[in-house]
Amino acid sequence: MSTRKPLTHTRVLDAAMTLVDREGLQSLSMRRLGKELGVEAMSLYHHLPGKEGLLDGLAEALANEITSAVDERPASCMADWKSDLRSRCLAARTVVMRHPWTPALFAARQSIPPSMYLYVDQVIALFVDNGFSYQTAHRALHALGSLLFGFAQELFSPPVSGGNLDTQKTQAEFEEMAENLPYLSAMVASEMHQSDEPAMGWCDSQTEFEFTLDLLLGGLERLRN
Amino acid sequence: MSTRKPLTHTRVLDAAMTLVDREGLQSLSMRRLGKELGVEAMSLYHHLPGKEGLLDGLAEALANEITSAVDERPASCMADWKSDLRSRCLAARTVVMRHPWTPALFAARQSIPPSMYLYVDQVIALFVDNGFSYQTAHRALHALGSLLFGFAQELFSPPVSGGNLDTQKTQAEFEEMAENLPYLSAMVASEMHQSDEPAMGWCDSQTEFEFTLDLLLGGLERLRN
DNA sequence: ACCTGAACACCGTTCAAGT
DNA sequence: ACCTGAACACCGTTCAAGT
Repeated sequence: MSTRKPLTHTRVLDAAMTLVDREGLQSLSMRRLGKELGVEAMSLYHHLPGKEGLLDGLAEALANEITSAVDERPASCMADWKSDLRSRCLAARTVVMRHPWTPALFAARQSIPPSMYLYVDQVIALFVDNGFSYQTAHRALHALGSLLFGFAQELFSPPVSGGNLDTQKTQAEFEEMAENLPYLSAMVASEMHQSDEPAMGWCDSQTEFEFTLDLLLGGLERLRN
Repeated sequence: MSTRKPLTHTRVLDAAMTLVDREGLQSLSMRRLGKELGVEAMSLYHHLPGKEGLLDGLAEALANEITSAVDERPASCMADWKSDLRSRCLAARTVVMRHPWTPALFAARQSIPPSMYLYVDQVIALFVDNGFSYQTAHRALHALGSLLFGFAQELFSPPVSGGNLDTQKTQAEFEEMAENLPYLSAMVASEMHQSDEPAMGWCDSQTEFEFTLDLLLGGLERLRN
């Protein structure tokens, strides 16, 4: 039906990206992706070295998107090392939020895509040129990397609030929980109360993220010599 | 051959745990686990509600191991809120290190096992009873959870050092890298130099972990009122 | 009550064959 | 050079059948 543009490495990866964005990482299979491109699964092997290579390509595409976002920051973000680093992390974060499958992908892969090395180098430079030791730079890199790629958005999803979608809690169960977990219940109540927009959920993960980021950056600042 | 002890929920989960510890999370399949127990895959469905339930069970088993480790700390660890919290995190960390598939599992699941709620409640109590607001407690919980379950041990695995196991770098490639990524190279060199035991790798992830942990705890301390 | 065999609809990957 | 069909060894899960 559609005129067949020939497959390419990037065309395959683009299709994989949109498929995963739409239906999640575990819907990504060679056969499914082939179908998406109007082609047999086996054709993909002419452009990618198998499933593992597909995932590597996905990680690299993500890395490229992140580095673009970092490059597109206005120069005003780079007044000093701290705001530079902060805006770098926030830029990377927006990309990760567009692709919520990022942590799962990086948990499976064990190393970072090579296209990221240049930016790692830049961040180390930022530290070292501003009075940090290489050791501190190294540790800071881990701390920030952990925050960026490991941040579990909804890990503590409401056990006491609405409950998960599938299990509607009865009033009795609700009260029993409030009794057994008084502090947790109080915390949820407190957070729900002071949020203007309760519909969007009680967890504003962007705020959480910036809180942790600033905690780390503030702590690092105190380690300069 | 072996006398058939009847299957139980916990016997199945124990077998799953040892299988995953031995061969990794992606070697865990119903059929494979059945074989491990000398039973057909379909028998497992009498004790577990399918694969998803198996993963839930695994997460719960892990949570139980963590809570035991936390409970077994000596009382001396709980002198003040900070060392109490610190030792809680370190205890949890040792369990996570025993089971390196933890981040991958939690990246797939979206919520925490219910057996953890009690300990979440305890941690919130620790914060609130020591002058923190519920809001800060909430954010701190996210920060520490992210560190514990998302910490990517070897995310920045040696691109400049030995190189990965499969791709032995030539001397020329090595030097080109050092030229393009000067800070990264210098950092690796600096870290390798000052480590007594280069065989164990240049990344001491335990030290990295404690560094980030103390950064967070130090930052939190400054937020008390 | 517990386990099984056959079956269904899926995987990733190889390989000889087509154009 | 690029794509395909058939085949192999795997998945999770259902369901009727065994004991």
